[in-house]
Amino acid sequence: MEKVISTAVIKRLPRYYRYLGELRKKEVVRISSKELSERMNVTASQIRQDLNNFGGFGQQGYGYNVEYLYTEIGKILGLDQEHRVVIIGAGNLGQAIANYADFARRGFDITAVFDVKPELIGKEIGNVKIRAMSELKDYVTKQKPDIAALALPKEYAVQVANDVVSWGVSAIWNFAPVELRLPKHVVVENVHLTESLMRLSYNIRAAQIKKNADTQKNGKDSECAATTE
Amino acid sequence: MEKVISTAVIKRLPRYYRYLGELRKKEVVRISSKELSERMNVTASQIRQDLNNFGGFGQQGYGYNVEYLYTEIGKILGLDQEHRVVIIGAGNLGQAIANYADFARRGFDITAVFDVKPELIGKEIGNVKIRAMSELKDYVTKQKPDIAALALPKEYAVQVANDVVSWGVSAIWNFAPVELRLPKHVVVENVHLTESLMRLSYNIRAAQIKKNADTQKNGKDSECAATTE
DNA sequence: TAGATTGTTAATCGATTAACAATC
DNA sequence: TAGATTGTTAATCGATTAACAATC
Repeated sequence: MEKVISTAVIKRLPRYYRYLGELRKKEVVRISSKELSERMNVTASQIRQDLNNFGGFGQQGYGYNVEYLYTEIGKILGLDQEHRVVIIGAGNLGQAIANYADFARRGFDITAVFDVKPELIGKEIGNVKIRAMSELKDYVTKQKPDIAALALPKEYAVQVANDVVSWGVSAIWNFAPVELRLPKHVVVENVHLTESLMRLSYNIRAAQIKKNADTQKNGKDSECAATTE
Repeated sequence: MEKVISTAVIKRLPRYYRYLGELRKKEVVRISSKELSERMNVTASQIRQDLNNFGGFGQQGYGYNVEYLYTEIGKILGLDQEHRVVIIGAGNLGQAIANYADFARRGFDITAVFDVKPELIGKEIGNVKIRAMSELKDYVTKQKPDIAALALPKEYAVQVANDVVSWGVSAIWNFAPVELRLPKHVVVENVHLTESLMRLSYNIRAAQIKKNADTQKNGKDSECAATTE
């Protein structure tokens, strides 16, 4: 129950979950690791290994019951718990998060949104009113939200992160492009959009180089180059 | 020049780049892999291995020149190229992307934004006007943007992705929670916010379980459990 | 019972870390 | 020259894949 699961496994679980959710909607009752693997572009072996980190959810000769597996993975991911989220920063990104219905559906309740800009305060987004940053300490201390989403400029993110942690928050969803240095007990999930875009850029260039090499048609040479240099 | 680089390496490059950018701003001239590793929480060996996939950027006995290494990693990531980006979907998320100044600074130019909603069309965001979706085909065909960012509901994302690819786009930055099935030559980078939030949720629960185990103070037992089950 | 498919162990593959000779 | 630190090879570690006995 306490074995440390590798991040590689944890990254795949939400994908399994999403896909099982789709099957479930289509009222598919059972699925084998082989079928699942074909549709999801992973190996059947990997799926079975991943799941068996958490227990045996299948049945020999049958496969997996879609509904059951979906529910169980949901529990593993903690989606059977309610999570109260405060969003700090009500710019476009903060508002996008606040309005994203998918989150509410998964048990993440946006309970408050904060910003410094006077013209934003009082404005209704999602189904909460934007509050002044000056109220943040009081709110966090009293309401003890589960997650703080940081959607503010990186100049303020470090300080605000330290603050909310000192006021009792132990999970941070960080959209600011900085590395937060927080106590070990605090869980941090980063969404670094600039890094994502850079990876895309890298892959664009890599594809261009590949394409050029291919069109030059020195077939054997280019294959060679691919393996040696 | 054509060796395939593992995704693990490519994920780290933007972090190195960001960090070197900070050092550069502080006018730090040189840095060793050891110093860098301490601040970035990776091993010195890994940094050297990663960099040497692309060439020798350092000097024995000295380390790395910050400015030079920053520039070279930028080139590797393709940040010396201009990238013209169209954003499809001008909801909060699309607007957040359009307004995010960091991207422009890195050579990603938002050249157009599209949406279906009549009330949004014509509105100015970033420094472009929102256009009608009906103009998308014409625009893409003529302007040949480098990247299409999909910030629209998942119901439409698959179709729009197929469309823009058929019109010549070969790089997609996908924010919709679907797996896009596109021709091999198309580069896709996904930003799946719901999955990110689920990983956070998993880690929250894992931390809770750990905490409970710790407070129960059966020190030896819990250590045992951690390794065996 | 025979066929199918899991759970799990063993083999392989790849990524990370350690070590050290090269060299600035 | 001596000290420092890289580039690179070798060792280790972990994750993925393959194989198969268990069993529904």
